[in-house]
Amino acid sequence: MPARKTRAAPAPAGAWDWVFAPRRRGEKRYWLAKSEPDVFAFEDLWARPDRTTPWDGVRNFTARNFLRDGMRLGDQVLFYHSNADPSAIVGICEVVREAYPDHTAFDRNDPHFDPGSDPAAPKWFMVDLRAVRRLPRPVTLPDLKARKELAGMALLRIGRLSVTPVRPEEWRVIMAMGDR
DNA sequence: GCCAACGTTGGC
DNA sequence: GCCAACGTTGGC
Repeated sequence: MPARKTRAAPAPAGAWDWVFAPRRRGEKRYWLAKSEPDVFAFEDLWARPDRTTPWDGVRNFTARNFLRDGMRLGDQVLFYHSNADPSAIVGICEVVREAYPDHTAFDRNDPHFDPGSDPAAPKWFMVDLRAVRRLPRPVTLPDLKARKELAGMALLRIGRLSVTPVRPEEWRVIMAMGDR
């Protein structure tokens, strides 16, 4: 019998419904946003005026839906360095402006130009994120993988997405790891 | 509508 | 640098 590679079962349909469920009054939700530090590091965000940046260039429908339909003002966002040594959650941001059209999609000279996005019917969106604080101890990808409480984390399940949801329980575990 | 080819992401 | 995991594209 040939060795068969085991693979985590794909997330069932509706697995991320909770992300879009109605909120209790004042409920805050949690997210993770990825960036390659060579391109845009947490330190770069920290150096921006008001420590704020538009989170542009998201060109994946699932990530867009999380960003456009899920993220709300005041939500907390883990800032993750991907393709880094080590890849790690290094800081915390918050959503300071909810989704609005990503104008870089309209710009022929922008690397994220998408002729399929029309200003009259924008296809891609962005939010504004403001850096809140650096994590005292970055939480690396191996750290995350080592915690069984985090096995269901979207980052580990659908890791390519630039924006993923984080459950409150996952947020608490990660804060206990890095925010001290 | 199917599916092969191709491109991207990002861990390793 | 390699490759797994997908998403997208386009021929049919």
